[in-house]
Amino acid sequence: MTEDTTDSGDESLAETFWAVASRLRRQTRESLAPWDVTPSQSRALGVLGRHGEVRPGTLAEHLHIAPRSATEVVDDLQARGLVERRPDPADRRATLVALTDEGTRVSAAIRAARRAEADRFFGHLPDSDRAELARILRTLRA
Amino acid sequence: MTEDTTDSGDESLAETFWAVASRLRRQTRESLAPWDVTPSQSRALGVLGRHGEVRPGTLAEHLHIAPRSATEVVDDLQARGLVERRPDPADRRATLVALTDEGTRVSAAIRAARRAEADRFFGHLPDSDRAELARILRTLRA
DNA sequence: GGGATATGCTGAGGTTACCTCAACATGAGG
DNA sequence: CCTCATGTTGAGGTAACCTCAGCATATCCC
Repeated sequence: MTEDTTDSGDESLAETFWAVASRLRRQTRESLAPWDVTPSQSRALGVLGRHGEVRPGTLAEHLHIAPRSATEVVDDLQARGLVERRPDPADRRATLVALTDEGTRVSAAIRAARRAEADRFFGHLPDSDRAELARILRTLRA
Repeated sequence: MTEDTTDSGDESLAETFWAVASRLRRQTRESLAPWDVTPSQSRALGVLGRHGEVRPGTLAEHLHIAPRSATEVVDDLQARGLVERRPDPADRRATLVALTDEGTRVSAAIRAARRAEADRFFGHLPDSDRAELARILRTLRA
């Protein structure tokens, strides 16, 4: 058995890219473990931390998911006591989702952990490489 | 609404990385559409194209999934007539999975499409950037 | 050579993170 | 006030994984 780490032959760039992605995803997942939230929950917490109370539909837009799916994420976070739903005073069809105190704490802690973890991941790179990478990725993001 | 494309604030590198990943994933998915195979099926076809007939367990290793999950992928490909199962003459517990003629054609076509699509994605970059990106990603892959 | 143990595959059933479709309440325009 | 749009959610579905248990065969050791 030739023990080829990634089963890539040499499709190089894309292959390498995905290998890095999977390493980063794994590390991110690990760094989330202490709070027992899933990646998608943590993304939602991030949005709530940045935007304050939002409607489920708005949350969905930020997360690039369907409104129905946002309902689900909110359900889970609510079950964990990290968010609460309040009626939107401006529109009685709507609901506002807001962080609880606990949710605020967790959201902040996760944000910090995430940043530390990104530093650990990309921090091995010399500054110049980090800058180059950022620049190149930005052009690909278009 | 400030229409912030990726909902990144400035967690920059990781955020940008994932934005690129999601663009690449979408494009890959699209490029697979003509053959009506899912990404995981296409990965399996890739392994089979490169390695010839393999046992489900071996396939699982290459795909980094559990053996049981490989069974599933093989089931699907077999239902589409792209692979067939034959008994392994060397071990009567085992099964060998091999591409059918149709499977071979599809596998090759997908390989070509995949390459073309990667070129289209990364091809906009100047050669030097592509090289830099490859180099940096390789160090992160470790 | 026969019993214990390991290996290879797959049925059954579970999970996560999504999705669509339709129902229901409320809002807004003519 | 009637029609149409909007916001949320129940019901139910999907893809791609997973574990656990069962069965057949292989291997090892006495």
